[in-house]
Amino acid sequence: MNGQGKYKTKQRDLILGYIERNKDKHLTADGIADYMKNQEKPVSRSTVYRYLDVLVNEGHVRKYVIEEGKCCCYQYISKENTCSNHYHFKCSRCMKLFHMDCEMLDKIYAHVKEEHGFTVDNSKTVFYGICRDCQKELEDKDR
Amino acid sequence: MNGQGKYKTKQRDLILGYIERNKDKHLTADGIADYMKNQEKPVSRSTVYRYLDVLVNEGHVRKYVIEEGKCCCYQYISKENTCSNHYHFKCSRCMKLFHMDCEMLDKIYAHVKEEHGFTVDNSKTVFYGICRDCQKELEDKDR
DNA sequence: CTAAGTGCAAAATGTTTGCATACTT
DNA sequence: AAGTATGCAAACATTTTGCACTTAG
Repeated sequence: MNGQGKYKTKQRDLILGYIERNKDKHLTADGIADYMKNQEKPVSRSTVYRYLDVLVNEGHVRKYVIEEGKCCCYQYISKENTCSNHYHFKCSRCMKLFHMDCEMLDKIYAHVKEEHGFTVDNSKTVFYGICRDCQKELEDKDR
Repeated sequence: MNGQGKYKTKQRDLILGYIERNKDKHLTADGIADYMKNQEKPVSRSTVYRYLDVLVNEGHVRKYVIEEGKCCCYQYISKENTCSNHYHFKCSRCMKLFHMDCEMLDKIYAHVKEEHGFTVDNSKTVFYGICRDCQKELEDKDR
């Protein structure tokens, strides 16, 4: 186990603050660590990893994969930002990430839950595929 | 670029053969490399990585993430095994992987394609969440 | 012969760990 | 004082790379 989040420290404040301020972004551990080393009170890489682990276990931060085979992303979980209202779509070609908001998602959730007994966590789930623009480019190329 | 698959070599035969024979499994680069080193003609780790890259680029092999933050999986793409007929569900608790086969999936595909212009690749997409059994265990615990 | 493929060992990533030191409570 | 958290450097795991050598065509 990696600490229990019992003590309040300057480092943890900085880390949590940064993640909170960027709750709309997909942060990587590495990115956070980079940012932290240029702070008033620099925070070491290991502390960042350890505290992220604590936050994930405590359910304050969500951890998931966006880039195939790449490192994980972290995101602060707030009330407004449960991400339960949208799925992520990642284009395998241009690598752009799309947030998709749509009633269909509720249906997926309900269906999978009722018929298959699986409780989907949409905030962690990423659809891979080809986006509209890339699709078009691919079709144009074929001609 | 990592070669172009122009020459036929013993090593590539071995690698492709192995992936083909295990088209129903989720192979890791590491696993393939391990297996290869005990072959009649051992194949080096770098060759495995390089050839996998070629195969992925040529569209014969699919590459995707199953474990959060863990290494990638590779799978041979054959006619019977397009995996377009099912999605993968990964339980974040017990880490089991489920293959789910269901007409709902076609609806998701069609909807996302028509309404959002995104062509989903279900073979690469993994739903994360909690499976039936774990859900039950969690509920029992709460009492 | 030439382009392509291989193996090795070294480097590059991203993440984890042990341990001595420092901080919170 | 006791229990936690931190920083460092070293260890890991996975993947990539440079380069000399081999092989397929």
